[in-house]
Amino acid sequence: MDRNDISLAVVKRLPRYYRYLEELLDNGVERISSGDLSNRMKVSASQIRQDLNHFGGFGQQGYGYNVEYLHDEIAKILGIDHVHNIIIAGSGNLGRAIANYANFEKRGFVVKGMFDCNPELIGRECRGAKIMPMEEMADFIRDNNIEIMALTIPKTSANEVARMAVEAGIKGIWNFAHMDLIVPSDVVVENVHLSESLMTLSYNMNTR
Amino acid sequence: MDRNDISLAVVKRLPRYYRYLEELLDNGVERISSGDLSNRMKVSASQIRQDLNHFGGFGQQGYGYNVEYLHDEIAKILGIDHVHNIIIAGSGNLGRAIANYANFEKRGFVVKGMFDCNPELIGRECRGAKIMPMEEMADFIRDNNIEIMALTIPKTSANEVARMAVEAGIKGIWNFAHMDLIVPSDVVVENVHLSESLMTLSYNMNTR
DNA sequence: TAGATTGTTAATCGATTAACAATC
DNA sequence: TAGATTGTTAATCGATTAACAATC
Repeated sequence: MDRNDISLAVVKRLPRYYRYLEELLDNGVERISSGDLSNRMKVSASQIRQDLNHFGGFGQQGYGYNVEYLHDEIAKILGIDHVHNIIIAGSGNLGRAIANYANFEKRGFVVKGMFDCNPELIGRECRGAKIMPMEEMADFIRDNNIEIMALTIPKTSANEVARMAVEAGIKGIWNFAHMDLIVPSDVVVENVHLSESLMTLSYNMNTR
Repeated sequence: MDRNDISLAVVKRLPRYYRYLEELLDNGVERISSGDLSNRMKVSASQIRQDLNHFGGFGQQGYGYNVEYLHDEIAKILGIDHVHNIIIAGSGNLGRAIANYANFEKRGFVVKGMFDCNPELIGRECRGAKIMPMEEMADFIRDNNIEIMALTIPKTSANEVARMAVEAGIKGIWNFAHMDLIVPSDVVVENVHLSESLMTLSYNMNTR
């Protein structure tokens, strides 16, 4: 099966598998069966095996899965076995929260620079990344081999900044603006729509 | 159909419908057909009609949907037609970003208080909400009719704080900690796993 | 009335689960 | 070898799309 044919549902589960395997690894667990993992994760063993077999046979009959091997293979599938250079467009609380989150760096996502329109913020530092004026962003992307932009600015200018970044060569946008970005089809957008998430919470509280 | 039987897929689309209707409303659009909305949102007209009819018939043959009416009905379905009192456990950058986000208040989510373990933060204010010591949280929940807790603390103490909040009467948890919380079945948890979202972005960049 | 568009049923498509042969 | 557990096929279940009668 071609990688591009794998359903979003399967892909969305991979990071969760990765998280559980990391935890097992930290606890010194060497091997695990799909049945055992199923109990911990509250998903069916069948689904775990089915999901993994989209990408190859990582287990062994009668044994199960080697935790470290499977962990590393999923890292490769997710593309987190190598470094990704990131910039953050928008250096408000949310942008700074992302910059300060150490775990991303552990996974190979390195924040190389931050940008903002507010002159008061220019020059400050966040975990080693300097805050620069928005006008310098395009050149920075080109000069520093930046692949990913986290977009944490208000929606009014989100599409404009996205267009600028795409022109400068950005390949992926982690979008926190409350809107659907318009980008060329070869640019990947991952949305984090916090207000929609909060409304889902509200719905479920309303309904149960 | 019972509300509880409506699939997660449908529910997750409701806030996005709401967002588009709000935009139409702001632009003074009075009526819209499923076909027209379909073009804007890039989902099928059939799906829009099917989704909405889980909750009732909001349209009119030959006319379409009245934007304001549908907007308000979806607000009711989502439970955002009334105020929800929120607290934020964890007053780091992420907690403060949430507190400062004005749009949540517009939707009826009012931050009544913030909490942290760090003595340096105690007493500060964020948009009118005071930062208090974590030990005072349980009493605050009881005394101020708090329904929702945003959880923006490291995963090491996330479950402990969650347990405490649930005991004090919290009904919904907006969980930003990178773990699966253990709570009674009548407490609703909505997860925002940022690192998983970032890995999904990486996967898609790796694959396309 | 004629045209437009919904609400709803039926058909299709895809994802999950069950079952079991393969094999370590 | 016997037991365990995978990889994979087949069966089931659910979600999406298509079609069209109802009706504004």
